[in-house]
Amino acid sequence: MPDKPWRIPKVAVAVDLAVLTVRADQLQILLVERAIAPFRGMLALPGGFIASKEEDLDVAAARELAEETGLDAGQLHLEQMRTYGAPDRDPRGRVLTVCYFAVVPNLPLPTAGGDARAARWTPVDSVLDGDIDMAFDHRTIVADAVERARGKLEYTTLGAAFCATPFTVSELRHVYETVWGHPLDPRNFHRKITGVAGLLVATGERTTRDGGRPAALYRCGPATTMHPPILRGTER
Amino acid sequence: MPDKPWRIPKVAVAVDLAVLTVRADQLQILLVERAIAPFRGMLALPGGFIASKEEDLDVAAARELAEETGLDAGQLHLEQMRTYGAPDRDPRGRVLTVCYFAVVPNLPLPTAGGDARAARWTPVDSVLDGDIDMAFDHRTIVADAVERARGKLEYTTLGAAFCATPFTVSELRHVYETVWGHPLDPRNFHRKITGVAGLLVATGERTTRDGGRPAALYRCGPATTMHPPILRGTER
DNA sequence: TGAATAGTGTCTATTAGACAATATAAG
DNA sequence: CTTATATTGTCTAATAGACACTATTCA
Repeated sequence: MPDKPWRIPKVAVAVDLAVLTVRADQLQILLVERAIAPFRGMLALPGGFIASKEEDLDVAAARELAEETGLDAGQLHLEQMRTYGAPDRDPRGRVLTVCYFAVVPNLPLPTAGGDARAARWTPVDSVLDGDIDMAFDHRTIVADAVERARGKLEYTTLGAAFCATPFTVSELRHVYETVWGHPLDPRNFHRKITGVAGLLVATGERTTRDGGRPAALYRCGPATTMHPPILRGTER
Repeated sequence: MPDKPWRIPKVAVAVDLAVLTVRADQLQILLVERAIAPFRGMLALPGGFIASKEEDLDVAAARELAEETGLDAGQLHLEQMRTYGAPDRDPRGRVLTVCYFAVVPNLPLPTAGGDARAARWTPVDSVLDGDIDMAFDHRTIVADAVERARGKLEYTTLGAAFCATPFTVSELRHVYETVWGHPLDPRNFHRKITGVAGLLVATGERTTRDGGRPAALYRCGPATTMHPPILRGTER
C-alpha cells in the first residue's frame, strides 16, 4: 500500500480558540455568534478554516482570533490543546479542527468581525450545564478547556495569566477560587504562592484597590512550573 | 469573509504513533524503517495517511499500528497526544499529522508490513541524543512523547501500562526508575504505591521471578489518577 | 472608632525521604 | 550459610491545613 499522492484524501482544516478569563466572579469563555451557516445564529468558539494551504496553524489561530474578536494574539500565550476530527462533526463534510487554548486578564468587551455577528464573554457554567446550546462539538471543547485550566493551575503559573500586571496576591487567589470553584484560605495561599521561587516578583509598589490594608503588587517571575504543585484538595 | 466551500484549502491528514515500552533497562520506542520515499530507508514513527475522507482518527491510528507493526490496538490504550502541522514538515506538500501516544509491556518483536520495511524497538536516548536520524519532524515528536510519559507517571497510573499483568511492585518501580532515569528507594516506593487507594489489587499469588523473597503479584485497580502525585524529585 | 483586607506566626497531623530490621526464597 | 529481594517499621524534616494575631488602610 504505497503512498500514492492521487489517492490521499484531503480534508478541510480549521482552528478554534478556547480563550478563558475571570470576570464577575466567574470563569468565562470567549464565544461568538455565528453569522453564517451552518449553525447560523448559534454560539460557537471563535475560529475558522486556515486561509491557505501554506498557513501555519499557530498563525491561523492568531488571525482568526483577531478577525472575529478583535483580540491581539501578541498579547497572550496561545497553546495547542487538542484536535477534534470525528467524521460527522461538521455537516458540511469532513473538517478537522485544531483547538488552541489561551487565558487572558479581564479585558474590555471584544468586538465582533469576520464570520462572527457578535463576540462576548460567557460563563462556562452556562455552557457546561447545558443552558446554552453550542455549534458543532464545541460544548465538548469548552469542557476540555475548563478541565485543562483547572489542572494547569496546580502545577504551572497559568493563574497569573488571568491577572493584569501588576497584580496582588489576593487577586491571584481570587482566580484560583473562581476556576476551582471553592474558597482557599487567604493566609495559607499567601504563604504558599510567595514561597515558590521565581514565581512572583514584587514591584515594590502597593495598592489599596482591593480595600483594606495596602497589598504588595507583583509581576510574573521567570518560573513557569511549580514544584511541588498546589493541589486542589478539598481545603475548607 | 464567508465560508465559501470552493475556497477552503484541503490538506492531507496523517496519524503517527509514539508507542513506548521498557526493554533491557531502557525506555524504548517503536520505530519503522520507511520502505518508500520520502526518507526511504530512514527510521520513522509508525503511521500514515487516513485511508478515506471518512475514517476516524482513532481508527486510522489503530489500523496503521496493526499494518506497520503487527500490534493489535485492542490490547493497548491509544490517546491523542498533539498535532504537528508546520507547512514544510513534509517535502510532498502540506501534511497535518495527528500523533497518538501509547505505552505497552515488553512485547515480542514487532513484524513489519505496509509501508514499513522493518519495525523495531529503539532506545529513546539514541533518538534524543541525535545518534539516530529520523524522518520528518519525528525526533521532536519522540521528545514530546518521552516528556509526556515522564510527566504522566507522576499523577496517573500510566506506569502499570508498562507492565504485563500480573506484576510485582519492584517491576513497577523498575519502570519508574527507567523512565525517569534515576533510582528510587524500594522501601519508600513500596509504601507509597501500595498506599494509593484503588491503584493496585493483589491477586493473592506470589512469584520469585525477580529473585529473593517471593513478591506479591498485583493487577491494576479502578483508579486512574493519583492524589497526591508521586513527584519525580531528586530522590537519592 | 470599626470594617476590611494584608501579612506573619503558630500549632498539629500528615507526608517524604533516609534507613534499620526482619522475612523468605535460591543456591 | 550467603545472597538477593520483599516488606514492615521507625525516625526526622518538611509541608499542608487550621486558625490566632498584628498591621494598615478607608469611612
